[in-house]
Amino acid sequence: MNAETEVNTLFEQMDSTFFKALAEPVRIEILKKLIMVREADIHTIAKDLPQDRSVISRHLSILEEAKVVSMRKDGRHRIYTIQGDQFIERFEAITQTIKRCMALDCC
Amino acid sequence: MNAETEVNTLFEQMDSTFFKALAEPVRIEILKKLIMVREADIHTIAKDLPQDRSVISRHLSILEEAKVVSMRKDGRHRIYTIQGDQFIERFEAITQTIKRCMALDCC
DNA sequence: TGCATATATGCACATTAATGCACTTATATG
DNA sequence: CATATAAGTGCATTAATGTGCATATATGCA
Repeated sequence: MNAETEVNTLFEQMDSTFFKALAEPVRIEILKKLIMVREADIHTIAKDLPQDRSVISRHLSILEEAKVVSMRKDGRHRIYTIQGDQFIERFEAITQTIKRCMALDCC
Repeated sequence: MNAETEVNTLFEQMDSTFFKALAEPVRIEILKKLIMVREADIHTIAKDLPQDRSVISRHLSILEEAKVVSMRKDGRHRIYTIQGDQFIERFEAITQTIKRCMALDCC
């Protein structure tokens, strides 16, 4: 793989959707909570946060869009879970690609 | 280390300054460029980007603030470099903490 | 000193994003 | 069916951020 291709791979992995999802304090709070309780519905997640439930609902959609969390329906509840493995894999993949890019002799 | 402490560690590592710096398409473009050329002054970085030089200058300040790049003065130039090692270490540290958090038995 | 180059900064403007409220939709249960 | 609960949606407001231009500052060089 040449330097250009390698860097483009990194670029795809580092699309801002993923980082944008993680760049919001409230969304980090939500993640923190989900890491501790494994899974929860919106009502539960929003309970200890100052924001309105609708706001939390939208934040969760953004996190889902970014594939950081996943959701399953359970009756009238939406149960959210951290996409632990994928989340970790994503970080590892980015780390590996940066490493390769930094090791390239492209100039 | 208990679950709460562990999660708080993750929370500190995942402070939004770092992710915010990476959550901007133009800043990712700048990083991509810096990864390829190792180091460059603002003029060079801005040359192929549509934004005004002043805009690029500000983006670089944000990246520097987030410790993603570092800067040294060379005459009237400001030479920016990717903080490669620190950048990688940061990703690795976050990966490790997420792993530990996911492995916790906290509920 | 005078002038060119490199970058920073103040400012106004446009865009994007977060927020809360009211309301709707969906589902469960009496 | 009526009612309660869970969550999504439209909308207006506000805050944050990106942007470019004009201008200021800093440095190098003739």
